[in-house]
Amino acid sequence: MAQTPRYRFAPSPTGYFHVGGARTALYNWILALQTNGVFVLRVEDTDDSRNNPQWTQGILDALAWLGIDSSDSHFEGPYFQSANAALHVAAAEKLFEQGKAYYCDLSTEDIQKRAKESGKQNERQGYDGYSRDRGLGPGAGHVLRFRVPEGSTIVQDQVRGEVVFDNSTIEDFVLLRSNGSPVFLIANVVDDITQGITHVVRAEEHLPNAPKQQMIWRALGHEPPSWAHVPVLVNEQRKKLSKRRDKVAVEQYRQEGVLADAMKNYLMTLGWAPTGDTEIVPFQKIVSEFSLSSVNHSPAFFDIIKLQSFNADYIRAMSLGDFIAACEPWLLGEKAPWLAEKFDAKVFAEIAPLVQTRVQLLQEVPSMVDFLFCDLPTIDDVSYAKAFSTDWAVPTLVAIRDGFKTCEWKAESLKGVVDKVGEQNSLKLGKLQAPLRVAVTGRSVGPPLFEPIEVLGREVTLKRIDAVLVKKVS
RNA sequence: GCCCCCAUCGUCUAGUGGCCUAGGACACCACCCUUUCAAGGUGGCGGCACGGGUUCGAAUCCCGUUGGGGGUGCCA
Repeated sequence: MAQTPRYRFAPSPTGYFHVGGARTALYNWILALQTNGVFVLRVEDTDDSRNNPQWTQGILDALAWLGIDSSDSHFEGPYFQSANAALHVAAAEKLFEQGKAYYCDLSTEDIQKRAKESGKQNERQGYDGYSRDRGLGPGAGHVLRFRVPEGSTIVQDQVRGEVVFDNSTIEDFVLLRSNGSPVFLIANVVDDITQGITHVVRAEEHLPNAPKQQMIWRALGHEPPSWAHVPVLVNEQRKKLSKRRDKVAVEQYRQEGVLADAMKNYLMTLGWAPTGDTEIVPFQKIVSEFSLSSVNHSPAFFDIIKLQSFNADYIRAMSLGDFIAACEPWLLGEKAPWLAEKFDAKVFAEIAPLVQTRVQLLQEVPSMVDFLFCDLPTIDDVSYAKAFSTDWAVPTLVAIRDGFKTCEWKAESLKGVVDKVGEQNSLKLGKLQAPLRVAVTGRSVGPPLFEPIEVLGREVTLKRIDAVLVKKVS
């Protein structure tokens, strides 16, 4: 009987959780779902200098947002690497006892100096194996290094196939720092072994670590896992997405009103594509179709414009009720640009269908409806200048106002009033409505005009028109 | 420098030797629809990096060149 596949995602909490990490997590998650395996979450929190509990919580929240959390039986963890430090050290010491690792007292400066003096940098890279046979034991200032064997190391990668590394190009890397603490290379492997990980799926930047880690697995007496190194995500400069330079925080996209489903779907089209002629597909289809062997080998550009397009698609596909519910965080509370008591859910519900086809991000919703919940709209200067640049703007607006005073207060009738003024002045509705729109909404673009005007009511509408006419005169 | 990975429209991709005068999506442009803006519809622009092979036949296989990327820490 084949053992249950155990995948893992091992982020380090050193900053906002980023989209590249989200994609790697998604890969592992989908694979676990697909094989009825396990997704192990392990937080690699061993870098005290950069660690922060806040980041850990951010990772947990973001994963949960994407639907990856303990409410699903395939999820296991989170484990914290820092809790296993003793195991890491013990494993390293075992390697020392077996002669598979040795201590060295050279400092980083010493190593650089030796490398420079020898002139050759291709052998054992920076470190030349100086202490291999000096028989040093542990001690102050001593690091433990892995004794890289002769020969070559073949990494079987599910994305890239066979990748061969000549061991002579791999230096005797550090296992234990001079302060006795284990480094990533061994901590990661020991945790994978103790957690029974069978499949390591991670970003390509780890490919050079694979031969080293594979050697550790074997030295520790275990068969290495199945490896898969997926291409990295890059920015427009084709550089690996970086936390400091690029907009990469999953949380930030979430706050702007990107839907989790849209984010998941978009992320999965980077380096891979579902069958059929559309990339926008249900997550279930992705789960059933995804395979590592069909993942592309080259880096993919994280295109925010396309993400937004996906998001707009997902927004339009929502039921009206779901859309209204999804808008809530931007309508109520601090994010809303109006006074809480001014907001009227019923009014919003009426205009919501008109808003739904017009936003790409949920955060754009308030600006489409704010004129309904403010006393007087804030007039956008550019829109105003443009709308009132013609000599007919004021007279026609006055005529419209007069018509509004007495007409039936229904969208069709209101439109009728404006149509009539248009006929009298030989102006098309498209042009004629501009000054009215600016007066009522403050902007030159927005949802269809007459429905909101009906909702606003006669008194408020006339007040706004008058306010703009006064502004024009002054 | 050294090691490794990669190479289809601007971008994300389909394509696994004949179905390819290379398909879709985003972006862009035009037109239609239209109450501005969207949405929707129709159409357009635009690509197999280059050079050698292999083969009856290559975007697909091999080699080289060029170009990108990743790594090269007592970070993870």
